[in-house]
Amino acid sequence: MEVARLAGVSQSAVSRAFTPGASVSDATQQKVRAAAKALGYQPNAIARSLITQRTNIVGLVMGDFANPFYTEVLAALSVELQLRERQVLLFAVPPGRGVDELLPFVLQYQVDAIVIAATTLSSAMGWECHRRGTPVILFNRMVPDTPTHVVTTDNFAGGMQVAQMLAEAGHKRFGYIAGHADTSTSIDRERGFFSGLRSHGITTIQRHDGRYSYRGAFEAGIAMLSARRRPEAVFCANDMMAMGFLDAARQLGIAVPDELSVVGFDDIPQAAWDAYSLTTMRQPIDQMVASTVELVTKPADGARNDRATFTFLPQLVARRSARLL
Amino acid sequence: MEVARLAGVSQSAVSRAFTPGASVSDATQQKVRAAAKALGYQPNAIARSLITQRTNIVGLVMGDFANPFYTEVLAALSVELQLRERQVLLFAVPPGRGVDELLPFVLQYQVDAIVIAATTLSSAMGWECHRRGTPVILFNRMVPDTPTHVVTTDNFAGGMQVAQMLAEAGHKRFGYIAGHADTSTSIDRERGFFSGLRSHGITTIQRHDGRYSYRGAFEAGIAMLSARRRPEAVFCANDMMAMGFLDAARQLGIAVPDELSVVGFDDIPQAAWDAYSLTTMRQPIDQMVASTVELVTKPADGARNDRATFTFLPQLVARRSARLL
DNA sequence: CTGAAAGCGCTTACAG
DNA sequence: CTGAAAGCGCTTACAG
Repeated sequence: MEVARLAGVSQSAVSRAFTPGASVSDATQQKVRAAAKALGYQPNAIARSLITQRTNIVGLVMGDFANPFYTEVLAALSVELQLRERQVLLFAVPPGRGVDELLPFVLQYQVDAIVIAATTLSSAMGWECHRRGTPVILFNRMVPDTPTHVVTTDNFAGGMQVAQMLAEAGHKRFGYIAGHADTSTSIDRERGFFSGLRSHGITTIQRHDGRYSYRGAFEAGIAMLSARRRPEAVFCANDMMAMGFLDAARQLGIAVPDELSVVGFDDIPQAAWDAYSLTTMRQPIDQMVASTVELVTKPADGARNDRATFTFLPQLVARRSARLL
Repeated sequence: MEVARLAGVSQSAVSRAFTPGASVSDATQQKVRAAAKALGYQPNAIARSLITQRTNIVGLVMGDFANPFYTEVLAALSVELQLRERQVLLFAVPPGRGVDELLPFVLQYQVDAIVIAATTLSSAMGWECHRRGTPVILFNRMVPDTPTHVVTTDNFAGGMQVAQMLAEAGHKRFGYIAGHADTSTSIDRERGFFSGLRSHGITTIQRHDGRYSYRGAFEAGIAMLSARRRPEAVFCANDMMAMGFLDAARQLGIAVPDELSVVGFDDIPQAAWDAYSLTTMRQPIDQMVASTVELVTKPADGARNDRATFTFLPQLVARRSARLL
């Protein structure tokens, strides 16, 4: 091409000059660099990937951009991947559509791996990716019987810990605000919470659906807290909902944490805001992202070890929204 | 390739079968589709783009993922672009690093266009993109003397409108919480605000830097509101900061809006939350995104009309944080 | 260390 | 409508 001619070398030479560790003499290296600079030349990553069979692109599928937890994951993942010379091809699941409709597009772009966060995929699609040799990493999701990697927080353990702390602090009446019924996060947190309470002899728990949204939880809160025997300790399946719930309590003039304890999950930045000062279970984003990056960047092993699972324990962040021991 | 052999046709035929509007007989079409399905074949978009010289990828560079306004833009832009069969290659500017270091990577991937949001680029880099024929769209940014498209809100007009409303409502002492000094958004909003106040004969305005963050504005709020003659109407350069400022007022026991009016900018979802009920200037995200999409998807015109500017007027969203007429 | 040649998986004139 | 051939911009054995 152009650069080769200007530098007076072969095309192979310029290729080698841009390949770290390739065998080129210093002289050639210099000539090529000079010519490249003069022409403003940069290797074409697309053409390169065609021959190397690696695009260095990872497909990232996201469903919920409204939850700061996931946008934080998105930011951290992008930065870490770039640091390792991987690019992120982003796919936003349109409202009302499924991930499965999107996957064919991401596969067309020959991504080296797919990370799915804030949404889930079907088992069939998981197998399709497996057949094509494209690793899939599920972030905070589980799809049974599907050959994917999983990076997740131990949601069950988190819910259980919340139950124990709240019960040990002497609360008597409990409530739970659920997220979407079809997400493993909400289901597992609920199971853990209920199970923890059960071990303290508590089996009656008020429960409302908050749809993983501020507004849904606000409405659930008004309903739950206006009832005759309202709960005095409530666990919300994520922070966004805990904030909606706290605002409902505020509107009803219920003092937090004196008359009501509220605990969330995630520890999004807003949880630390003064208006809420939310006690919550922190998901270790940095570690989760690091594991995801590791899974994405590790060379495809002949061993076909395609079901690695990384599970992290959430950590209590005690602020002022709950009365604990 | 595989599919061609199985279908018993030429490679050209399978290419045509996957090209809308190409001249193929129904019979061939059928055969190819069948073979493709049997083999799980999907055209390789990377190989295709090498020959067509269009990747259908747009590079999206984002700096600030902590501001919900920009993640909303990100989500909307991704969805709209996908609907038009464009993919988004996402670049997050690492903290402390500049956009310029990132651009070479995005150019290597031969993106059809670059959208820059929540951060800015140097004029030199703008010219480099121009030289390579890659259109650049600045979202809510301005870089003087650079050949880029611009999609922006009229920040000056917005600031001015806030000033007028606040002055007409009878407020006497004013404050401004600035964002980053090197962003055109903060500068223009400030200029508009000050200019609007000046036309009402007000020239003394208290001013603090909130660094476009909740915490920065919270601290600025404590300082500004603890002073002897504290302002009674404060304009914050964005909503995140207005929330920090409101929490500062709350902590100091200052009644809003009776003793203090606060106005933000953006209308992020959290502005509607009960704890804040923030009066703010709404940026018309949908229209801004639509214009961006138009710029990205319109065919490169021979006219080289490469400095289109779309400017939108922000719109008042009156809630309960400010006393207005 | 270096170059000529083949090939990655497509599309697109060009003939037929 | 259809196929053979060339070519997009690279990398990588293979000889030298």
